[in-house]
Amino acid sequence: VLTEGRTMAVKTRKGRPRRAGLDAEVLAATVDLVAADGYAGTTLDDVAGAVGAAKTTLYRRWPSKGELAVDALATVLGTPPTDLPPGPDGLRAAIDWLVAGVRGGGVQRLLLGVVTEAADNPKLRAGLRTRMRDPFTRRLASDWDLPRKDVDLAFDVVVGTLLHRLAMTGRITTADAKAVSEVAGHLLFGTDSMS
Amino acid sequence: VLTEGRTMAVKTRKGRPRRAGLDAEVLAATVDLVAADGYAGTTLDDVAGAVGAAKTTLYRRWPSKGELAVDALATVLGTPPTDLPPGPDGLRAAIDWLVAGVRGGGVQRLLLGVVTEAADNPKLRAGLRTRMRDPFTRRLASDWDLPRKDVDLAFDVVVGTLLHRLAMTGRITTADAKAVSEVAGHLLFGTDSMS
Amino acid sequence: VLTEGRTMAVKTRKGRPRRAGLDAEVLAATVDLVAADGYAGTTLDDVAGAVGAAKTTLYRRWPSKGELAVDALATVLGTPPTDLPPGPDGLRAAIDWLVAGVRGGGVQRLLLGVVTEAADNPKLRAGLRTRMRDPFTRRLASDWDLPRKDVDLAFDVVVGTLLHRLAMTGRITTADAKAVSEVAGHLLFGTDSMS
Amino acid sequence: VLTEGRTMAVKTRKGRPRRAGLDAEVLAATVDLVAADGYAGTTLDDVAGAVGAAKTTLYRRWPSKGELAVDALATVLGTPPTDLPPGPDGLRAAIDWLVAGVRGGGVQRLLLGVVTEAADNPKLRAGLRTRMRDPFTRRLASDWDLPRKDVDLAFDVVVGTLLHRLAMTGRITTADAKAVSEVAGHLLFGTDSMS
DNA sequence: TTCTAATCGAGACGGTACGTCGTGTCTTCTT
DNA sequence: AAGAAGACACGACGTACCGTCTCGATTAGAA
Repeated sequence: VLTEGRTMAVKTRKGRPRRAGLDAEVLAATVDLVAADGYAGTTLDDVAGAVGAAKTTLYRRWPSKGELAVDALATVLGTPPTDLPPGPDGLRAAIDWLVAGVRGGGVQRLLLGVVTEAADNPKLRAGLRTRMRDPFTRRLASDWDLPRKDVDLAFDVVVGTLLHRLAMTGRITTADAKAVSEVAGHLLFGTDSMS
Repeated sequence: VLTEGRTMAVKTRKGRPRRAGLDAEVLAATVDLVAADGYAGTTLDDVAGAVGAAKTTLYRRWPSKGELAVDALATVLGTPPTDLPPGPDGLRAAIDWLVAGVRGGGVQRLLLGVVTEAADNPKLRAGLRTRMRDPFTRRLASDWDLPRKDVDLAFDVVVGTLLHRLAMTGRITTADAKAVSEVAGHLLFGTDSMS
Repeated sequence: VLTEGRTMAVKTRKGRPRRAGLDAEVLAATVDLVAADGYAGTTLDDVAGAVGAAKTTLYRRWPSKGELAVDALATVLGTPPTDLPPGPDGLRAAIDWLVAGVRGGGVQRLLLGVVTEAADNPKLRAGLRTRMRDPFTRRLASDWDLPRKDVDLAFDVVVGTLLHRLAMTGRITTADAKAVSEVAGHLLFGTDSMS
Repeated sequence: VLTEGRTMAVKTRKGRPRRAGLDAEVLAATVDLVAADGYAGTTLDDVAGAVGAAKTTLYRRWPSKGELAVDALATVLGTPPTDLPPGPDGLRAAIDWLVAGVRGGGVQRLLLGVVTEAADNPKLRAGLRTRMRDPFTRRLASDWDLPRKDVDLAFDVVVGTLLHRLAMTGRITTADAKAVSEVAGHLLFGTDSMS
């Protein structure tokens, strides 16, 4: 399930074209509704209703609620920024982008729901890796010449810790964000380069 | 919801006594079934059937699936070891106990399920803190004179990161465990005391 | 699926007893709703709503819409009258009871729907025979000493012809009823005994 | 909806001409597929696929599944034979033609499906009368000087009874056919002219 | 030759019903 | 009082079919 493949599809396809922009509308609605009602509390009928589509239309594009959620997640966390300055500042900014992404706009509950389903579903796991973590890891590994293994770990530490804190306290505070950011910094800079 | 409080209830009550040891059986069955079928894939009917009890009996003892799961979790992760040696070795051992606990015997999927529900359920959040994290934090904070805040963070890093890795790859490897253990060590020892 | 078996069930059953009288309510609602909206136009949700039950409750008692419909039909056509006078007059009355039953109170559309499903469903066929035609045939065959084969034919002629006329003209007139009744009479009396 | 009117449409029209012979192919495929899978079990997508056409093409030619089915039915039952001998033998042959038509080549399930829809759909009812029953009735009424009302009744008895027997037993046997044929004979010959 | 228009294959779409599953509540009899 | 048993209300899931729609591509007669 590749968003690019879907939205950028060669224009010369047979049959009635898919409703333009519907994918993006659905993904946005998914993020919003899950932010408001939680992952389990969000129905595909709700999503369909929110965008004026039929449930069957959603099922034609995504094989399950989980796959849709992964896609929705990728719209928020799948594209790390490209305009990062070189050196330590850029690296810090990259980490903070991830931290802010997890905290921001109701991504938390969506992420939590997807992560839980992924544990039981290999396809979702692959989706999460490919669409969410890999882009981040690739960017950092290449731009700062870091071992991918280390960046993967930093990613999992950041996302995992923040989610767990959410589950423990109900919210992710600025202090939480700062602390996690520092832990990730240590991992990527080495033990001596953080203030 | 305290297991002790429940099972040790005033002995001299009217009526039929509660089936002895049922609590423990149920909690064990919960851990086993969730390990096998996942959290969502485990029904309360399944659990009831596994211990030869009726679903209503479970609901008399636990108000919801989530609370039962928290209780089951506490049987595995709620009691940090008491025979830890003083000094850094004991601290490392404490961390490794937690890491091993999360990895071991199918706790992973149970933990993931509970964590997800907890995000939307204050009562479960409180249960997780009280029954799982607080015992760990209290022990470490008092025995090694550490700020509770730091131990909480270490706890969340360990558990959160391992769970997230589970969601990413489907399993938690020995290498994962070692890496996470080291990160937690850094947090509690300071940047200079880990090899 | 035996109504008797269900409603007259031995009182000493375990568990919460089934809602008393619900079967009858459901069957009556089914007859009424199908009369109003047609067989295809009647949803099990509609039926459930009409009696204040949940759809799942209906599915616990009947395995499918078709089986429910057969049961509903049997409440109307499954019990030929017992107080028929002996001799030709009683036989005529029996036929007219059947004719009136098919015509009456919206049974037509229900019957038509069931008959159609039965053609593709052996279980429904058996149900129709056992619950609807057999009681009629048994009664007439024994009371008037007729070959069952002949009564079966008369039954099929009456019901089939009336339904087909319904499909042709949209309604079953009194004249239709009279004509069909006479045809059936011929079959059972022999060619010479009808005026 | 007249097949002739459609296929023989004014030859001199602009635009791309309709695919020649498609109507006949579709009707044949409809008969075959319904014979195999039943009326409800046959999708318009199935029919379209069977003849290598698009569903939209079918909907351009027939306004609904029911209308298509009526048309398909008319290809089988809409044209009583013209070479019938005069006198009772011809009449008997006409009846047997109808009986054989209903029994033959999977017409049964198609007929049953159409009849059911017709009960709720005036247009289909008119179609059935015009395209199926009227030709039969007209022929018999004129050739043997019978009241149309009587022939209509005979028609309904034959078709209705056979269909109902199908719904009761799953098949129409030779004995069924013979019995129904005799009943219809009685109706048209009078009570004394059948052996 | 170019224009115009009906038809075709293809497939997406809105809507609606189906039958299934799981949670948490309830009602009964039994211990 | 507690338990076993099972019915119950509720609500979401994912599937199937109908009939409609919107494309690009044909294929003719008309201009």
